[in-house]
Amino acid sequence: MPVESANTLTIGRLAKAANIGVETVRYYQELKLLPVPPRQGSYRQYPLSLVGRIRFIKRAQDLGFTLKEISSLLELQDGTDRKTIRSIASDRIAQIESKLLDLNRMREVLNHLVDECEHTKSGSPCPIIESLIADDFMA
Amino acid sequence: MPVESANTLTIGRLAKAANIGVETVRYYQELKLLPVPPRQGSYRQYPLSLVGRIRFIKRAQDLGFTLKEISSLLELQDGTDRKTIRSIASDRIAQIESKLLDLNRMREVLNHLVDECEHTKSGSPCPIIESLIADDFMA
DNA sequence: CTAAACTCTGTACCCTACCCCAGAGTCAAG
DNA sequence: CTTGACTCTGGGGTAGGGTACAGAGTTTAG
Repeated sequence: MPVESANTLTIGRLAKAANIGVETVRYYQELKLLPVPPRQGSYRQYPLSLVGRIRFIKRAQDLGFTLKEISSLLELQDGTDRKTIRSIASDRIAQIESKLLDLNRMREVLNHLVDECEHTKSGSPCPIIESLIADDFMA
Repeated sequence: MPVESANTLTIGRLAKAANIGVETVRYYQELKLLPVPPRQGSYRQYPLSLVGRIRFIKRAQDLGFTLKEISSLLELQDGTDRKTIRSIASDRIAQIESKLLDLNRMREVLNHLVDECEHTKSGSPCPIIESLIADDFMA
């Protein structure tokens, strides 16, 4: 008689609590981002702590990490080898910094173009379009 | 007798000139990013101007526009509707800025964690891992 | 007790931005 | 005039991140 205990959830409730679909939970299990918990009766019982784990995954995703990258962070859960853990974390930091540079560059270029577009005559072609056509743009 | 005229190219030469694959040219045609020029004989003849158009696409991609967004930009190529063009560019800037904020936050969190990991006892669990497990991490 | 709502497994499909292949026809250099 | 490089159409596959559905079994609320 598999009853949902105080600190476990069925897959549907877990999904709802974490604001994702049931299928997504299963997909994450395939990718080993989430454990496949044991059954209590015929249905599996998911520990409440997985809600937090899913939120982490979602936040990391929002920040541009791929599921594969997230998986490498999650794999360190045994947590003993601090040096390795730090080195992976440092890699992520470096990655983030490089992305920050890219995005800043993009933003500057676009800001400049919008600005120019606003301050030049409207009879002439828009500088945003012009710059995309020009051969030497962002060379 | 389909001969390549002074200002047209075969698809292969166009692709080469624009530094993309023949298949990519065809893909862009499907997406209406490039026209399907008429045949002269049995092969299609691509105007030289398409080289510039492809470069436009590639540069816009570098700025993080999707092909769909680029297609909407190309529709504005006459460049007269500056307001629409600016609004597309501004949307992109806003997108970029929100991503910049997120990434900065993530970087700070990770930096902090690496720092803590270095300065706490190595018998205890690594704070980086701890934080991944915690429900309130990066809340 | 029954019917709705859920779970299980497995497969199949969506999008994006491509890449690769086959087979048939065509073109151009040597 | 042959042969190798190209073009055409049409199909398939890739990775990444999912969503949808089918059919069978299970649970739970009324």
